[in-house]
Amino acid sequence: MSGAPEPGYDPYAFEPFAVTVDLAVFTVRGGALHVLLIRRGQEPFAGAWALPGGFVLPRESAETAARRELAEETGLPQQVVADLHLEQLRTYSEPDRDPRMRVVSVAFTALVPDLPEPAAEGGGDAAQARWLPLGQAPDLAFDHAAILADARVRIRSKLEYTCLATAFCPPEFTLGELLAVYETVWDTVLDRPNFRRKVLTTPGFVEAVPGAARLTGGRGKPAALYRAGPATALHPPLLRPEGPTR
Amino acid sequence: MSGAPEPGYDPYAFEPFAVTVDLAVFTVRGGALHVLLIRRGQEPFAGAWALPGGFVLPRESAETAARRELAEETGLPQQVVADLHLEQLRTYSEPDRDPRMRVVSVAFTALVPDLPEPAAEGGGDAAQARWLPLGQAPDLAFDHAAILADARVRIRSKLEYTCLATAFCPPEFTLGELLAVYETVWDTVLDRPNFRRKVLTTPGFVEAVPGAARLTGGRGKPAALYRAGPATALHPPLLRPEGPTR
DNA sequence: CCAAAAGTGTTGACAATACACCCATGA
DNA sequence: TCATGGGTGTATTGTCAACACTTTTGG
Repeated sequence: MSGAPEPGYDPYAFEPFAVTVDLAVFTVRGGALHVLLIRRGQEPFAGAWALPGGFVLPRESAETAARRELAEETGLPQQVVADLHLEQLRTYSEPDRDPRMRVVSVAFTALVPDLPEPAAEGGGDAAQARWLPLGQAPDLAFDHAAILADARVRIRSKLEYTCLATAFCPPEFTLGELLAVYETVWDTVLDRPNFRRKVLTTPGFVEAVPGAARLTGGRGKPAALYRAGPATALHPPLLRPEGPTR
Repeated sequence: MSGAPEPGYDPYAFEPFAVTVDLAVFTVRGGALHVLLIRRGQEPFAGAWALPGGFVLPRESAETAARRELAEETGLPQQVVADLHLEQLRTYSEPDRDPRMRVVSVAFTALVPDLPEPAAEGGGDAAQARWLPLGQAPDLAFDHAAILADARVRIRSKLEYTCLATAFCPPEFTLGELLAVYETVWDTVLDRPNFRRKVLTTPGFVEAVPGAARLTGGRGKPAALYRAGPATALHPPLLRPEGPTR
């Protein structure tokens, strides 16, 4: 931004750029990683699935726009959207990525717990918003398939060296649920006792909830409940096995 | 980008956004981390130091624009700019970050070896480009101080789990030079024998150069020469000590 | 009683540290 | 011959993976 082409640079001299945001919002559901997609109602790519997102308004930052669009386009509860931890993935700026005009898009990722019956069919703008498993994701509009692939790579590696996995869990969760998050996202199997030790000995990763224990699916010993701790980084990291996936 | 406000969205309906790039280019010089800055020749912030960068042209991607601006504004050799490994840091989009108009900026980081007598005073556009040590960096224009701080955090952690440190070194380098990169960027002291083992036993981090050995500063045993290997990730990571800095 | 899931204990392989020591060179 | 930086060896320490085993629930 430092060197304007001309001293009296005219904002309208060039073909204008539009700036948009796109969101890759993930959740873990039934042993599979899901992403929140919407069905496009208009051209281009009418009828195709796409990542939620939209134009940044003149007085918004990209992050503000991301929250607004997420609330408008998907049926996610206001509280969820407001508290959401949004992380910039990267910005996509290839000249022809949108057939209409020059569009530069700032992509974000976010992780949410498995919501009771989420997003889908929210009122208003939410023409159609659905959680779809990554395995059977349809073709996506624009370059959204590439964005989604980048986002997936990012969150897989983020689980290694941050405490972000708790974002996939409800406010109170068992270590079994947390383990399932890792196994689902990494598509691997971890040793339960070792995982448990690693999580509990990392200061600030999780903290025990004073209240009583809870039963999981019914069977088995009731598990203790934990909350996400104050830590954000994971030092040393929790490395994923590099062997065969699952 | 999915949900245009109106079906027949008019590209000129809104106040246009300008899209720029900013570059945080680092090098290691004389035991200190340096960043490449330019002196602004025009308002706003005329006379202030700033990160190199500028407007993205209508048919450019952000990365293409970054290379072009870097070549134009600094005296960096064409070959260096062409081969440079550019990495997106993040995009800065606060509404008032530029007093002139709405400017969204895509920030990049890059690492280069200590060039003989670098950038400074290159011909043409390069009004004034200089390497300045991070310790005594002046106030920067716009929000560039924040961008620079973010970039510094990023490269410090990147050294832990990638092989990027070799980008600070010339094509052929000694392990002592590589060690100095880590010690400088992390502002810490590492155990030389252990560092050596770690680097050499990580497959693809560095590879020996068949030719003979070279003397370093004059004194001491001549060191063997190495090249950067094909690996990009560092598994397991090379963790920086968390103790007191240096 | 059995299956299933939570949770504890123990062991061995391996990796990282700390540090002693030798080598080759310039002055 | 001494200071300096390159390079090797080794003991200790700590961490992690593997796996046997106990505990507590539902059916």
